[in-house]
Amino acid sequence: MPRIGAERRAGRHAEILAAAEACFARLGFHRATMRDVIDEAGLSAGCVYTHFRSKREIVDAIATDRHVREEQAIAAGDATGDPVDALRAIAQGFFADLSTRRGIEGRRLAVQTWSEALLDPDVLRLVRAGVEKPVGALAEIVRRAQKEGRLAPALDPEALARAMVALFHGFVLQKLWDPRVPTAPYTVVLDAILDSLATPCGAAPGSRR
Amino acid sequence: MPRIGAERRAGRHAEILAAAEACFARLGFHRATMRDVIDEAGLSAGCVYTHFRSKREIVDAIATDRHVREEQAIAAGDATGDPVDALRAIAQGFFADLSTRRGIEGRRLAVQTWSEALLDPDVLRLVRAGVEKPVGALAEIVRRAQKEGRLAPALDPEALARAMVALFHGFVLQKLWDPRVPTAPYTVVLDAILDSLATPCGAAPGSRR
Amino acid sequence: MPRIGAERRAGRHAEILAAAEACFARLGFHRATMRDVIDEAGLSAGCVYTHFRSKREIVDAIATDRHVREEQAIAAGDATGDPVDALRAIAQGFFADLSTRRGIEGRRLAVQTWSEALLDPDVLRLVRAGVEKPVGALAEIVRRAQKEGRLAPALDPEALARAMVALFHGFVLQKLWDPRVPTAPYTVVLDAILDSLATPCGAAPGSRR
Amino acid sequence: MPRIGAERRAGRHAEILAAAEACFARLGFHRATMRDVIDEAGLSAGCVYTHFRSKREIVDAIATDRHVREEQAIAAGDATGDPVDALRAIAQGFFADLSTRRGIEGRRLAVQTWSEALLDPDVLRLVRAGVEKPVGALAEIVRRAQKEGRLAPALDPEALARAMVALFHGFVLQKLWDPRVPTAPYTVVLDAILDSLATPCGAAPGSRR
DNA sequence: GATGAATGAGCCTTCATTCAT
DNA sequence: TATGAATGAAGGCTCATTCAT
Repeated sequence: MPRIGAERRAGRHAEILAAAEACFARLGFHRATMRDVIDEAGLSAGCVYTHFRSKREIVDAIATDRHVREEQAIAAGDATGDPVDALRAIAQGFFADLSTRRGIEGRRLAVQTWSEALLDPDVLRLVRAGVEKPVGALAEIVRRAQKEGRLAPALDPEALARAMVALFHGFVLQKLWDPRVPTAPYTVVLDAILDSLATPCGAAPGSRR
Repeated sequence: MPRIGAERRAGRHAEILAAAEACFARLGFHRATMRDVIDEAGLSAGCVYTHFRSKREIVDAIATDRHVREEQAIAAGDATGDPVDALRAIAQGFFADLSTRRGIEGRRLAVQTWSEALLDPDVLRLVRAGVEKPVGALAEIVRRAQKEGRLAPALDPEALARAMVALFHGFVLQKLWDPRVPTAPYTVVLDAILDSLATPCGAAPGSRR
Repeated sequence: MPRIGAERRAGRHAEILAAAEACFARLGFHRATMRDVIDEAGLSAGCVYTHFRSKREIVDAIATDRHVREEQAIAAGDATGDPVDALRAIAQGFFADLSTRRGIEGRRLAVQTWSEALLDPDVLRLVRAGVEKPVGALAEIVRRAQKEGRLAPALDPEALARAMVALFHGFVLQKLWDPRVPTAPYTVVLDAILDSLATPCGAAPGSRR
Repeated sequence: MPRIGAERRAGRHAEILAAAEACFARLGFHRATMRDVIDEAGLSAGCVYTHFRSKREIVDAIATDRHVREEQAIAAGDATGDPVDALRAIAQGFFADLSTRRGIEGRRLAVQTWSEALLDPDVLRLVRAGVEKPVGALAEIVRRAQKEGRLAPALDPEALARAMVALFHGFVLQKLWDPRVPTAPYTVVLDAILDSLATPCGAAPGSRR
């Protein structure tokens, strides 16, 4: 059996994907040519085409990849303690990540994907899945919070979850458009929102932490 | 004498822009070819190129256009009454617009612009301007609300403004990815946030309106 | 009868030709566009096309023009005195003209014509005519000089004439390629040649080798 | 390993250049389209463009080529014997070449270059270099001839050299405009000139005027 | 006649993809 | 499998020319 071959094959596969990711992030899906990807990977055209049937297939592979990672990011915060704290932790984790150079730069590709989703059904499917998963997870936490009486029961859990994701997405855009936008005050606002939403409004709103 | 000429010229200009907008929204800036635009406009290549020097120039013209409209949309809500009501009105106006087919479809192009901004400095400038303006306006209202004691003075006005804009942008994305996402519960959430933020937390939060 | 119309028509004709000449000299026949010519003439496209059926026709008209002027330049030197002096006068007149800024710059177009003649039978005909005429005139003078015993009878008059014209053409090229090439020493050389050719020099001039 | 590749590459390079040369000679730089060149080479567009970045680059390559060959043609005659004989040999070699069908036809392209030089600084540089070299070589021989007392010392060596080159160029034009122009009598004239210039002629050669 | 907006064939070039070695 | 030369279908853009006003 081509045991070593399989490994090497997987290695090449990942190499190409990494190269493509770099090119796509830098130049966009459309501006980046297969030549760019091939050169970045340090391979030959033919070699790349034995791993991926087309440029399209690479784009799809990357979009899939991305959505997997996104899920993990949210899942990571899915603690089992106090649900409001969990939400806060997720939000803070998110903003902390975006404050990193790596964190924000790594989203360039995601934004490409977002707009590509409007033009390409396959990418759309991937992006949708990448949104539904976190939304579902967050909604689940909200639901738990409501059951525990930590959040107003009148709020639609999914809507709140979607609002959080929208806020994240919107902030990714702003941060990418202008890296100088500060993260800190932003976190404060989000915290305040969670606070005021969580407080039955009798307890001191600032008593968190 | 050049009166009719100038009018006709402007008319063609607008026609071409409209055609291009349609094509770009449908196919994206990159997939849409000049042929597409030309055919959509029902003109000849040469004619189009007497109005715009290049495809690029058309893209820029559209991006500029879009940012002008965006400004107007926000400015429209800039009432002079109660600041918190003003914010609520702006938000509701926004979501109401997005609930329209025209409203949401009209943003496809905007999203293209958002990701293009990451790849093209010219577009970036336009998009930035299109964000700064509304952010500034909203921040101003927030500041007024704080002065009038309607909003917690600890919140960074600009951060809150940015959060609102981020929410808007994020929701545009979600709605475009899946038109079935309902608008109503979303509005409720936003309202709740504004409510809880506005209420010094002693008055009944639900007593608005 | 459209008497005034005819005059105006001729005026326009000349204007267009002048504009075209300027453009062609500056940009070459191929690089110069009808737009260039039209703008330079300060007219409209339609107007120019009522005077000339095509760009081609303008090129031809200019080439014809040019060959007429060339003939005149040589004819001017066609004195009736001493034939060798006549040749010398013609040569000196030629070089004197080329030393002028106007003289040399005015030949740019001619050079265009020279190479265009290799690609376009119509232009070729014109250029040929523009060469045969001066060659004939010069040969005639040489013949007269030989009859008067001023020039070696063994020389082919036409060949000598062609040599002179070749020298002229070649010098136009050199001067146009590099305006710094001095004219004076060049004239001296030509003079020396005519001198030595004219002097019977004791030995028979044809007795070489 | 890249041995064969390099050879093949060079071969293609030459093939394309040859095809382009043929097209340019036949149609001129401007009339000849890349399609013409591509078809003449029997290749595909893409292939040609892996060897040359643009049409322009091909033109430049050809112009460079040409000037190299021109240098060699002159250098070939640069014997070390009697300088006047050397000059005569060079001239005769030149005319002999022009009498060949290959010789004259091969200059069509050169003439294109001559007029293109007036419109394109890059080509101008090449053409200038292609003239300066032979002029320098010829002037050197003339200088030697003067030192050996074979040529009148009053003549400017460079001017004489330029005159010879001008004569060559001018003759190329005439021969190309009309292949029937005989070469022989022309050679006779040139010989006569060199003769009479070389002969001290009893009287001092500088005693004219 | 004059105008200049409009035409559309065609040019140069790119780039995803293939295939002989 | 890996290579990279070769392919060829477009794509963006130009420009000589026409024609309704």
